[in-house]
Formats: sequence, structure tokens, C-alpha cells
Amino acid sequence: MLLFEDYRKKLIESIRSLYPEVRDNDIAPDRTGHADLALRAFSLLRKGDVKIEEIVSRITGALSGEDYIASITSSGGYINFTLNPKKLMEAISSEIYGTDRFPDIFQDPERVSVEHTSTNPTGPIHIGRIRNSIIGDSIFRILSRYGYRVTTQYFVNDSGRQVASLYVGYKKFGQSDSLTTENLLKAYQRMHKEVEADPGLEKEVDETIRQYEAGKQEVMDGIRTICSVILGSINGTLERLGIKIDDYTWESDLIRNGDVNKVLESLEDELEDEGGAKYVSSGGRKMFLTRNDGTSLYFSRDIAYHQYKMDNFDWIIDVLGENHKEHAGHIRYVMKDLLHRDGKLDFVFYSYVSLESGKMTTRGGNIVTADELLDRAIEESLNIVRNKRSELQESELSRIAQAVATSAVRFHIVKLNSNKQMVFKWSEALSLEGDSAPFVMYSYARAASILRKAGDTDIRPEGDYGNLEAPLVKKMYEYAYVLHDAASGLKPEAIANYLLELTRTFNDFYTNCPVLTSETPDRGRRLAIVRNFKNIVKDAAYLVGINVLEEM
RNA sequence: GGGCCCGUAGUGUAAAGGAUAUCACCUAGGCCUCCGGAGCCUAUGAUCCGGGUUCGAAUCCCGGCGGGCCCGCCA
Repeated sequence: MLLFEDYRKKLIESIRSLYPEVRDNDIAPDRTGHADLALRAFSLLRKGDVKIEEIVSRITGALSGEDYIASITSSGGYINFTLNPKKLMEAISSEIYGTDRFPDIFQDPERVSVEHTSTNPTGPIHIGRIRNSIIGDSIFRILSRYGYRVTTQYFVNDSGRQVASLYVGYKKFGQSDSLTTENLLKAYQRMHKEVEADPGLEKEVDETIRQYEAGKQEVMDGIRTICSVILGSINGTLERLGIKIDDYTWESDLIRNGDVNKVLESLEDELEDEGGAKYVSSGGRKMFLTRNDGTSLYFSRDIAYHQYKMDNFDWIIDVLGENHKEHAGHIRYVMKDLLHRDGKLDFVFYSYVSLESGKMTTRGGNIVTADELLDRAIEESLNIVRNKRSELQESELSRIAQAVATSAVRFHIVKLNSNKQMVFKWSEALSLEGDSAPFVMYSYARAASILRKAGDTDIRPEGDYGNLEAPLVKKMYEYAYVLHDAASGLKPEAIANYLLELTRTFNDFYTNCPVLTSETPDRGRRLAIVRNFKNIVKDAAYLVGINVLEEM
């Protein structure tokens, strides 16, 4: 469903009543400036042995009573429709009449689970992992915006080899240090090196895993404590970015409450054995569920987790790094083909972020943490805002810098198509002009400023839309379609790119089209345009993690 | 070796199989007696290569080339 009245659909239906063979794709928004919507009449022309003029005149006749159409012309095999900005403006405005806020769309929403982040609690969150959180949180916001009941989920991997290795490392090399994420990270990295020299350490890790699954108190307390410390600092980072996790599910809980065993029981007929280790197979691929000592593997725990999610949600979305693609395929196979769970399950993958100096690895120590990025972004923003707004108090400067920095960081990451690799560059991440969040925020602040000065009166969309106004109205009207595409395709970058286009269009209007100093009816109409712009930016910006400010 | 993803101006990116391929950064010029210059205007510059499908291909198919990821009783 669309946020605004769907004129494109209306047009398609009218044309179909004359030419039933016209497909949805034959009518599309035009990007070349010839029209607002274009009908590609190539197949009609070939099949029907008719002239384009005939088609145009039939369509024109059928649409003669429709005031949302401003003109119909043809060129080559295209039939070009321009839309009446007055009607588009009405469609936008009617949705926010009285509230200044666009409503949610669904009445009876599905329950949706969005799992994101879920990074191993073995160190601080770095800029590669934060891509997961940023994409996931935007998907959460977009689906919530649409009216779904969305819960965000974090799967805490406290039962794997990595955490057990951290635990052993901390006991051996870090116990005299205070229990902080930094010291734990040091111990983890040291452990990673020591294991190469002393393979006996691996055996201790194995033993730790066994003891943890068996519920040995000392190990349980130790691992839980360590994970909680690191999770706390990961959470702190997420909070700085305005990202909230609703539910944490600990892998070890699924082992101890029997869910993992239930998975093994359900799969009993499919299980195969290799030296005591259990696996299922498909197409010659073995997917191991347990080790030969009976301890569980990530795969079986993740199946148990998906069972839990299927029980509680109508739509499951997992945001995963591209290295999980095969794993995700296996999960889908087991859930659907072996366990016959047909719930809606979608994966959103993202490619990795690397540094100019190469790949990031937590164990190897070559990382830029998300906190480091945020700190530098805040510093940068503070310098700029202090320079531009020297009259403001320090607390106000800091508030603005925070908003600018977190918005800029999130936007920088979310605007890129998630399956493109990203090479992190400080100069790009800290850029506050061009295709950036502050560019959007600044235009918003200008719109806010105009409306403040105008007061509440005289906002009336009357008179004719000029050639700087109509393009902005049409761009605003597009929001309904962009939001729809972003939600159905789980593509937050579509909103990000739309916001940039919308803002550019507004800036063009702003520089060339006086609002406050113009006469009635232009003034009232332009104020209405500015107000709609401001409302749409506010609505869309939130979805991609931009905190707009009334003043900056 | 096999599988998946990505190749668009110097750099980064956009583009329902559709018309003259988007925008930003960089570079060279220009715009503040005028609603907020984190802005605007002008100029230069691109679809990896070779085939195919189609009235029409950046987009779909096949074959190369380059980069990433995966092919663990790791996660």
C-alpha cells in the first residue's frame, strides 16, 4: 500500500481498460525530463498496426475527466503524461492535515523480527560490524514506519570457540588487569598468538566449551561476566548511534533449556554420524550440528534460534555479513525442507568494510572501532559548528555536533548499496558536505527557519505552481513510492538517495524562489511547499538515522 | 578448482530492459546590500573486455578479466 493516493496505479487502470495487454512496467516514472510518467507503447504499436496518434487520442478521451493529468503528448514510441502539481500537493497534504505527521499505513500489522549486529562478544564493535547495526536499525525503522510490529534481536554468541578462547586467554594472561573491554581485547589478541606456539591451549578451550555446556558454575560465572562487560560496551556504542536492541538471546540458554536438543531430536531421521559428530547433508554438503564430544555447534544453535523466532514472529529478517551466505542457505534448507517451517524468512547481506591498509580483524588488532569513528566525527563537527555559530553556548554547540556526527556516520554507511564492498576512508567518512547527512540537515534547518519567521498564518496552497515549484512538489510526491520500495525490498539506501535528490531539488527552489518576500497567493503556496518539504524530510531522515535539527 | 556478490568520469556513487546515463568529491572559473554560503551556478570527464537475446542493454544470457566472500567437528 502507498502512503499517498496512487496516481500511477490510477493511470495504469485507466489505460488497461482500453488496452488490457499493457503491463505494469510499461508505465514508469520518466528520468529524462520528458514527462512525469511515460507509457512505452512499443508493443501496442507493433501488435495492433495502429498509429501512435490513435492511441493518444483514445487515451486522452478516456482520461478527459481526470484532473490529476495535466497533459498528454507523444514522442517516438512514448506517450508522455505530466501530472497536475495541484493534485499531488493535495495528496501529500491530506495525509498530514492537522497533525503535521504522516500516519502509519497498516492497520493490522504482522509481527516482525529484525536480527542485526549479533557480533561476537569478544571485543569492541568496529566499523565493519557497525554496518550491520546501521543497516539493521534502518530496516527496523522503515518497517515500523510502515506499521509493522517490529522487534530487534541480538543473538549473543557466548557458546562458541571464540568466547571460550577469550575466557582462557583472560584467565592466563589478563587476570591481574581490571575487567574492561580493552583489557579483555588485549588478552584475546595475546591468546590468539600464544595458541600458535602452544597447541595445548586448544585443548583447554575444548574443555572450557564442554564445561560451559555442562553448566559448571565457575566457568558459567566467568564467561557470563566477560560477555556482559563486552556486551555493555557494544551497547554503549549502539546507543551513541541511537540504535536500540529489544531482545537478547544467549546461545547458552538455548542449550540449557533443551531447545538445541529438541532440534537434534526433530532431525533424528536425517542425522548422520562421523566419528561421533552429527551432521545433516544436502547435495553432498555436510552441515555439522555437534562435535564428536557432543558439544553443540553454531549451526544447531542457530536452528534452535530460528525455531524460536518462527514461533513468535510472522516475518523473520536477519542482517548478516556476506560470509554467512552459505550458512543462511543451510538454515533455510533445514527450516523449510527438513523441519517444514514455512514462515517468511529473509536475509539481508552486506559486504565487508576494509581499511586502506587492508582487512580488519579483531584478533589481529587491525581495526578502527566505531567509537573511534564517532569521537573523531564529533570533534570535526564541533570545530565546524563552533566556527559557524560562535554566538551559541558550549552545551548547545555540543548538542548540535553530536547530532551532526552521528547522523553523518550513519548516513555515510547506509547510503551505500549493501552488497557493495566498502573501503573505509577517513576523509569520506568525516565529510560534512556534498552527499552527506549535514547537507540534508542544513536544508531542513533552512526550511524550519522560513516557517518560524512566517508563523502559522497564510499557509495556503493556492495559485499556479511555477517551474521551480512543480519539480519540488513532484519529488515530494515520489516519497510514497520510495518508501514502498525501501520497505518491500529491504533497501534503506533507497531512502538515503531519495533524500539527497529531494534536498537538491529543494535547494534549487530555495535559491531561486523567494518565499517570505513574495505576494499572495505565491507566498501562501510556497509556504505550504516548504512545510510539506520539512515534514517529508523529517519523516524520511529518521528512517536512515539522520537527526534533523530545527536550528544548527 | 567449485559456488555467491561486485566492476559506471581521476575518486566515490545513482539508475523498474526505455528517450540526451544521476549526483557528489577533486580540478578550473563564478555567486553573500537578498528567506541560514554545511549552499548555488558554469565547465571538463564514465557503463571492465568479447559475443548473444531484444524495436531498445549499465541492466538479461554466455565466455573472459579484475576485486571481495565462502567451500571448518570456527562463527
